[in-house]
Amino acid sequence: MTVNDIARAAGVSRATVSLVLRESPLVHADTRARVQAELARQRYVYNRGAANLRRRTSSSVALVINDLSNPFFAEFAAGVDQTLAAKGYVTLLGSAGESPERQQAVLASLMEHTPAGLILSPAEGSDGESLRQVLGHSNVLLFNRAVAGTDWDFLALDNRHGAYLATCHVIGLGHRRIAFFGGHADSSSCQQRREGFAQAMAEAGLEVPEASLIESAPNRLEAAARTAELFAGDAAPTAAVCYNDNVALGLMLGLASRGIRAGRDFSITGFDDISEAAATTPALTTIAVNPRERGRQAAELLLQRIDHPEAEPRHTVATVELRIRESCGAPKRT
Amino acid sequence: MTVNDIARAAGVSRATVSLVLRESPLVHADTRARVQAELARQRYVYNRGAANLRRRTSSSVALVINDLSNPFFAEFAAGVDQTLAAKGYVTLLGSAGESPERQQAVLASLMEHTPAGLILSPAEGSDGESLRQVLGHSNVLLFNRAVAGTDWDFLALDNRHGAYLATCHVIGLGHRRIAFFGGHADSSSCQQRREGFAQAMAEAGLEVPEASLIESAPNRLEAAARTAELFAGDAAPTAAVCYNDNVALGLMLGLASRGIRAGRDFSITGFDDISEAAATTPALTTIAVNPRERGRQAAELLLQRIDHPEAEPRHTVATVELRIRESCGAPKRT
DNA sequence: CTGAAAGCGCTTACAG
DNA sequence: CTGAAAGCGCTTACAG
Repeated sequence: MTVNDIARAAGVSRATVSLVLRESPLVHADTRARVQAELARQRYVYNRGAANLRRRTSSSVALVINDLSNPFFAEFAAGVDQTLAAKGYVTLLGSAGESPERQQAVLASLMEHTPAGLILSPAEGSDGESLRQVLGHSNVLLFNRAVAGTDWDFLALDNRHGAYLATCHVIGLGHRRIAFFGGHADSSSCQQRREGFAQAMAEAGLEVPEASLIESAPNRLEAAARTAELFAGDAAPTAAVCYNDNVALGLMLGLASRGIRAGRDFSITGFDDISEAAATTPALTTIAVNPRERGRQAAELLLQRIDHPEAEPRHTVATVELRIRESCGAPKRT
Repeated sequence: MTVNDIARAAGVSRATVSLVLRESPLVHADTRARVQAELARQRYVYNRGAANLRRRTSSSVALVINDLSNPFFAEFAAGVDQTLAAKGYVTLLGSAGESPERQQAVLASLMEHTPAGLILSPAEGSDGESLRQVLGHSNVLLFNRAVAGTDWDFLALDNRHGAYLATCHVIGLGHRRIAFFGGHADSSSCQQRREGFAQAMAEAGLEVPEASLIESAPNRLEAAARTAELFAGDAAPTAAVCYNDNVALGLMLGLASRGIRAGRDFSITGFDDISEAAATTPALTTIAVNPRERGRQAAELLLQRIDHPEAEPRHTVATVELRIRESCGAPKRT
């Protein structure tokens, strides 16, 4: 089961077996055939860990996702794994459950397996200094969320442009009083989406009163609970650009329970294009980010980084696109 | 950066550093403190691969999923990873994309990383002999699909009972002509679900005409396309127990395009309780299998196997439960 | 309680 | 073209 056994059975040295394994042209065709026959006969399985130790290489890449049960990140992970596998890397999976503390522990554990690089979708509230300490000089690609005080490669979604597109669409339908609904105002992705929103509103000469910016944790339940805030003032909005699809779906529930029909009485857009977006009634107009393709892209970027550890850090912005569905209609004439 | 560096700096031998790392009580408290200080100062990171090589142990478990972008399996993977991480194992991820050939390649690659065990959700059409060849004497747990000619541990969903529960519910509402819709008749999970369906029908004294068993690939598109087959005969069914949620969702689309209202004109049940099931209109009555909990369970079972490699193979059946929603109503009086 | 030595399974100069 | 030797970073009997 080791090169030794094969060498002995084939009547050659370990070195020769190793050369055959690594497909070196140095070994005679006859010898190679004999060794390969023996390899097959004994069902030899290569110990890549031992080889990596000796060669001081690595054939693994760590992938740390804040929440794997989120379909968006699951698709992303599938894309990452697909590209890595095609290049001969194995994916070391880590899940941080949106907790910076757990994330530190997971990263520390993964680092002990000497990954060639690491793709990290950071938990909200990640601390740059802590991350740098645990990751040292590893090849790192950040996805989705920037972390202050770090200068690793970064693959960002075009949050600003996505929200801009959604907002322009809503304005184009004739809405004038539009809210930005959901997200934590101190998260970078929320800030960027609000910027895109503000830009579109400004370009259309529309005001953004303070009350039309409503925060909510990015989940359905809290979004539904905050629906009332939309209608607290006297000039209630007729549409909302939502932080993401989950928030939009929660808002739909909140509207329904007040007898307001999404897509008819009130227009909604989301962000992400999760699979439910197409399945709800009305289907959700949203910004598609193609998480699987983003996963492939992230893996490609990291592989480039692994090949060129000294290159300048790169900031890549992934394109997003508007997906128009029924949740977003023209305002009612009153 | 290695035990050598720490030993030199702390004025002890490598052996002593190793003992400190492994928390041996043999080393004097003062020495230990000195070594630990040095460990922290140099930000030493343990090379678990080297340790595993020397100790002939493994700290990884491979997880091979036929399709990670399926939310059901993504949840499952999250559960597996959570439990494995808590026990100090790292998850090696593999995705087979429902292709037995790719699955073989992925498994062969993962085996080179000497996992302590392997959790496999086999692709449809997996061959037992091929799997045995590539997996050798590894500790293996199969999930969801049995593979003929293997005797590894197996965690099954209670397909039969789930379909039985769904069918009894539909019968209880007053339906008499009920179809079983979707799935490949030669897959074991479809066979088992059909058995549960047949049992419930038999217990209620209802017939199952050949035409009421309709096959379809387990995806939305093909299910929608096969809707017509339900209504081909003269005594069309008033309800369908579907192979899974995706099929049920596809059927809903097919019905809608014919002007038939799910939950009012026609009753539907699914299987899996994917997140869309609660979001569609009407919401889908289905069988919940709690994939995250199943993932934890799978990891526990594999860890037991790793601790007792010689124990008898175990076949575990996970409970499922009926989740009643609006897609399943009483038949219309005619 | 601490250190010198051997070895896990592999690879890679270096001789021949 | 092939083999003997050294070494990757760790651990573990075995002496002392």
